[in-house]
Amino acid sequence: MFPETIYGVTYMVLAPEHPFVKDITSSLARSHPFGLSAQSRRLARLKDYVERSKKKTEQERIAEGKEKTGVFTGFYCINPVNNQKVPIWVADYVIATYGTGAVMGVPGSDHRDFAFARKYKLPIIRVIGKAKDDLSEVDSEEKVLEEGILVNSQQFSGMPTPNPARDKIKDFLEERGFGKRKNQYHLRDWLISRQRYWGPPIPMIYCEKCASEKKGYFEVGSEKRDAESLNSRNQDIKESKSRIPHFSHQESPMYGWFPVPEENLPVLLPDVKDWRPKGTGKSPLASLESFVNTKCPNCGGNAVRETDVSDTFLDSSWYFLRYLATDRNDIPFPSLKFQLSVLGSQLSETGSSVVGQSVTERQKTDKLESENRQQKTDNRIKWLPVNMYIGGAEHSVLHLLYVRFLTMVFHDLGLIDFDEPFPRFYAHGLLIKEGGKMSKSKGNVVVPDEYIKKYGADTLRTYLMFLGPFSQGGDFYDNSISGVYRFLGRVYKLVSGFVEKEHLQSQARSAKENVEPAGSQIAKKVHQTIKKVTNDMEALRFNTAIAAQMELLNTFYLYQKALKRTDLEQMLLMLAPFAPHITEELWQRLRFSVFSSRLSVPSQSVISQSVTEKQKTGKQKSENRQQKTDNWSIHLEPWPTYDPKLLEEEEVTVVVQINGKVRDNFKFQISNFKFQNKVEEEALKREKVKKHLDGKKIKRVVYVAGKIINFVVG
RNA sequence: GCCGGGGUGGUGGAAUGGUAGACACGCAGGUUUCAAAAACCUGUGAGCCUUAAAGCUCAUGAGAGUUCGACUCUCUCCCCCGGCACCA
Repeated sequence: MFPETIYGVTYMVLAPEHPFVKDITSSLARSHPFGLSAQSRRLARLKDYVERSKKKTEQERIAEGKEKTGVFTGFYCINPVNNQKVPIWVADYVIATYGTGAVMGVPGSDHRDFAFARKYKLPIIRVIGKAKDDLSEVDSEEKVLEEGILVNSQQFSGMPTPNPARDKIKDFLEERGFGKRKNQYHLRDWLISRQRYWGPPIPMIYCEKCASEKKGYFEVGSEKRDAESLNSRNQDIKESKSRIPHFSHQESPMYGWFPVPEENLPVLLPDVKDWRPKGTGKSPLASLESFVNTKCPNCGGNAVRETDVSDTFLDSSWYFLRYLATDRNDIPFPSLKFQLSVLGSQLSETGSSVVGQSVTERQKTDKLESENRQQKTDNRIKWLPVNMYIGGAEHSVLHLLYVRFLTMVFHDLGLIDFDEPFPRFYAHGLLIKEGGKMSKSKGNVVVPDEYIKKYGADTLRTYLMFLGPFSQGGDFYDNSISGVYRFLGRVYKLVSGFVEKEHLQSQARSAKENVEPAGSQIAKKVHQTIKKVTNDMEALRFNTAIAAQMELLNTFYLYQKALKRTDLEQMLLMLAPFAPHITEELWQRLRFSVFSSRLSVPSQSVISQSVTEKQKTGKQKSENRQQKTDNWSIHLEPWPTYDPKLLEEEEVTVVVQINGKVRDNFKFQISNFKFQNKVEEEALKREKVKKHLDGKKIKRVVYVAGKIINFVVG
């Protein structure tokens, strides 16, 4: 319970595994070795309860759900704030490894505690009321209040909770030395070892001899390590040692254990013929003697390796850092601490990919490259933290908890300068098949290969984005995939047709005269679409981004004769993220037709233009500079931009409502839409409007400029 | 139990408080074809009325509220999906 409720404590609960419980049982056993006294019966009950709890797995305990069980120990403790005697219970709803494993029970202000107190007839005190004089009895679940005004709490009575009461009471407890503020992270003990083959071996060595001499990494050579105490990592290890929980009855579990010396890292996963688990409870590596047997880093005698590998959860908790340095084997990820060595080694490398350049050019390039690299290295760190994590909702608890944990550890070690890996988490929807979550065991999975075979990868990819809002997922048994297939087919046909027509130049020009009005229609639609698609992409609204592009294509077909090359290029650029292959092909063909139809090498103009544009938009990546003539990928082009001037309409459609019901609409010159009187005049001329207003008195007119005029009549 | 996301045509889904149903699928009719597939064109929320055109009414899970106007905002309720570690 929260500290502000401390005056409402009527019992304490210990987890069955709590060390005090053992102390209590042995103390009871000592004082009552024989006999059938009440005390010894209690002892028997307590022992029985603890034994049964320990046999249950954590899962079972949780699965048993809301029904709380517990036993009284016969012992009491004193609540320091009011010197009240408080009974101590043992109950398995308290988790030993979380926090202290001991919890105060405040049945007046906690629903679970209330249920427990009711069941075992423990007293219930109201400490949070609706108002400062609310001393009503807490005799039903609904009367339990977790927030409100403190009552029955001595000098704190009358304070609102949670704050300021919580802080005031914390201060009070600290001043009196009753307790200390402490962050309690919601991370349970996390077992990272797995008895499997696939995974990174845990680089630890166990020496029987050293163990028998009670020596381990923490015991030997610590003087030496202390001498190097400037090394902050060893400092950290020393600190962590002090954090290993020591219960009075426990020996250090670490005798005989040593980490593999740094120069022998990494311990690689050995090749084996049979990697399947043996069912022995041990890792498959355990049966590989050449792997297992090694020398003790401490005494040099025979020793064995740890054969468990680490959990994939551990690896997946920092892979996003690794992505930024996949070209490097000497560092795990770009980091503040690694940065110096990164720069040094990179500058000494030479750019060997450039051929056929003059010496000066080459030198220039080299200089440019190393500058770029230097910049690239810096930027790599700047790229972090990740802007947005897109994942399933199921990631939002476990995976992200672990990632955040590791990130905070790296931050504390000074490796990175941020402690939250993903400032923004976006939960995408779940793709449903036949009304339920896909699972291999249910057999209701979508096999992409079948769809790729039938429709192609572009179609499947685009369809997945089109079938519903990204944040909500959708059901896959919809057949509209054929609509996307048709759409891409129509894109292909249109661009191919255009390219072919361009070959017959005369034909391409002949259509020119009647094309002007259609041309402006097209331009308007193109720019409206760019605007919409850009916004939609930013907001991850892929389904409507595609719908807008379908509309654009429909417009293109409508005014087919007036189409220009740039119209098609803009369309392909927008479509490229969805259908990367088909757009790439069509892009190349559009560019190729420039060459063949104009019979010159020029592209130069085209390309240099696109380079300037890139620089203008600032989107060009320095590493792309080389891609002059040999790389025309659409995927290296900048995203299209729209011209706001081209978005403007000459006319607006004004909707006429009468009492909020749509009755008519008419076009109005955009130059006049600001003048309500003109719009009103025009509206009142309309036959339909007259009819509906006939004989009624206009009480009010609401005009939303350029959109709606609403007559309120009596 | 707690947390999160939803509920709109026959279907998937669109709609900064301003013409509900964009864009697709499906279906119906047509063009093309020896025929079919493919492609293309037209229509398509429900109901009423009409020869037709037009028109009217009802519709966004249910019910209230705010507003000139509500799929959208507020409240109450129902249902569906997903997640969950009794975290004190």
